[in-house]
Amino acid sequence: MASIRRSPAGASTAVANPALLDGLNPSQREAVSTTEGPLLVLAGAGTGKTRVITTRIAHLIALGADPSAILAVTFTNKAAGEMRERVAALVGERAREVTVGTFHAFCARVLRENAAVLGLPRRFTICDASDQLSAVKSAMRELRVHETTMHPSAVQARISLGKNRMDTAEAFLDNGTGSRDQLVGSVWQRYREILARTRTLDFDDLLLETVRLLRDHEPVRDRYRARYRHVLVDEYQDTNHPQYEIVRLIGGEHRNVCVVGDDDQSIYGWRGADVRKILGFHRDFTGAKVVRLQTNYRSTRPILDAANNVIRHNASRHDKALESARGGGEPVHFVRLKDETAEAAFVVEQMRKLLRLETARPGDFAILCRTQVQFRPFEGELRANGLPYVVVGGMSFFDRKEVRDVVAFLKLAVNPRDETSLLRVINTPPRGVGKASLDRVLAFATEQGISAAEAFERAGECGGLSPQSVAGYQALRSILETSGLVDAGSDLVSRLERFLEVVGYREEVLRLYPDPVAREARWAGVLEILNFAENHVRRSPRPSLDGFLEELTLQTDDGRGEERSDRRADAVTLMTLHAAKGLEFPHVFLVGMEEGLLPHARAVAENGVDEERRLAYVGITRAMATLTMSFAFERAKYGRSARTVPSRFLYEAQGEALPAGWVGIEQSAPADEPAADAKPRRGGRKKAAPRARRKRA
DNA sequence: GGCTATGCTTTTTTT
DNA sequence: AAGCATAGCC
Repeated sequence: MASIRRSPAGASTAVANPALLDGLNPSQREAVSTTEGPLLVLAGAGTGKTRVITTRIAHLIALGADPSAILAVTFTNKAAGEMRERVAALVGERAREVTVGTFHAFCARVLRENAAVLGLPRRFTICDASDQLSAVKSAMRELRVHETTMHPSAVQARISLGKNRMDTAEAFLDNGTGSRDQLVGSVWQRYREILARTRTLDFDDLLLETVRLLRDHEPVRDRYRARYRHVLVDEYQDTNHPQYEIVRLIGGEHRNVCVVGDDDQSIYGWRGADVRKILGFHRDFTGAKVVRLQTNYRSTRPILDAANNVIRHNASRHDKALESARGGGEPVHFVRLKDETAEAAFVVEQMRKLLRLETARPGDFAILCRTQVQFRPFEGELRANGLPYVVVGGMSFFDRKEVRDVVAFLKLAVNPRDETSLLRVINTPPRGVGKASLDRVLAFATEQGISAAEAFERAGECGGLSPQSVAGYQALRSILETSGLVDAGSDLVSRLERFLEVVGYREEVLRLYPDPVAREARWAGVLEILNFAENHVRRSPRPSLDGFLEELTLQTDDGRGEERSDRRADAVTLMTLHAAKGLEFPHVFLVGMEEGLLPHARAVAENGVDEERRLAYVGITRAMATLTMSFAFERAKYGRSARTVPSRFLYEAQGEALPAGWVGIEQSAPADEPAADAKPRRGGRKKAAPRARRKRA
């Protein structure tokens, strides 16, 4: 493609569509018009990041780049959707040729295209975090590790984190210090076997296998390098090691790599994201140009003052500060309430005040919480006052039992060896497969190193199975095979409907939920899946059960199409801080500003306070016009109420020193120790908790 | 095998 | 407070 003349900031580089650069400030313009070579855009909150990325893509195309040579990866489906939309608004039809997607979706596609090269099965299932947990439990069961030894979710977290750091099970076994690492290592190995024999990849594998593909297979690598001449990465501060490798493998040669992000908004370290990637970009890509976007168009000055005040307490970061393009405004409100109920009442009362004055609509408000358990009192209060609200990042649609059931059926139809799914629905509706038989089958499967499905198939050798359980398995199998679910050809939605009919899921829902309200709600979940299927058929060029399933699995976030944004349009938004990143609201309530909650005790114990501070920073910078930070004097936890300590971030936000004698969350025991003595201790000066005692069964 | 009652634990965040 | 696992009963 034509090389592009470097020109001083501000000068338009080409004839094509100069209007693209209009209305950009000098830094934004520089970012957009730097079209070749490595580029790091440090985009503070509210500085027009998305605009810069989308304009840059449009600009590339305007200058003659082939849209299909552009790869833009994002972190969430929502961001991908938004990017696609906005690029389309700028360049029209040709936007469709640009590859836009999340890392995971992109990798899934690459792996399907190259399954053979890697020796992966043609059809593999993708398992999400909760399937992953089931598989870890299976692994532990097979190894006869009791769940009280180490919590399965803790094992799963360690395995996943290990993968994200590109560690291996063997490294854990060899270099691990202590019995926990040994345990994780061996569970990990067994877990890997389970996934292999059930032809399953977890989320982390999608990335890792892609790295392996691109690293070890030169022709494939060259193909992708040749194809994608421009690589853009959004939210680069959230990049983990495998993602970084993928970027380097595809873009490291031509070096047309543009990464955009904000180290101050790195909040996924717990999941393997590595801030050092953005801190060291200029070292990884020598000669990289760095552009800082610091003019904030979102918030008033008092809000930005609070944000800057908080974040400057973090030591290791790219130096920068937000400047307000909006200027003055209301001071930040700091409020102390009696307890979480009072806090909810206060927040809703404030909202109603503004609503009465008609200076705001419900959609202008957001309540931001550190954890989901904090939602409850707010939901109650909002409902009591008749205010419409949406919960984002709560229990996902895909976590609902009926949805998981249906998805399990589908996965099983596509991949008979998918053990997690089989175990989930083998007896749904009840078909005589009880625990005893299941235990036998699983023991046999373990012993033979085969999947549970294969063990069922070889029931004769297994022994000790009740006849009805074998019959039950076969009944399910035959329904899956004969219902026409996997037949291509006829339309997907009616195949699904027919399948649900034949398998008797409707009656099962009716049976399980005698209460008509619950019944309706559950069945609505099933209908929603059919809805999704319809959408898939409509949108996808080549609709298929496989494709639909993949979409369902990778679509674990809340992004659920137009319907939800309509609802959000005029409803109060209740969400976690993590879910809030990238959004903005005129009026923000940052609630539960207490030591232990924000900063969260457990997070601090694991990774220190910096990431919690960034979380606070993210919360503060969501606010456009008003920001209220509140905390409760006492708060119920596990049912019991206890005194709280105001968050250090409250002091920082006001530029104050911590008061004399202030005691924050104390250093607690290493997070992966069982919290045997979780009793709140008085006078938090003691350093180490007594060695956790192990529960005996 | 299936269902209910009881007792115990507790995941922070999500692709 | 609530969900989940286990035990125990039909």
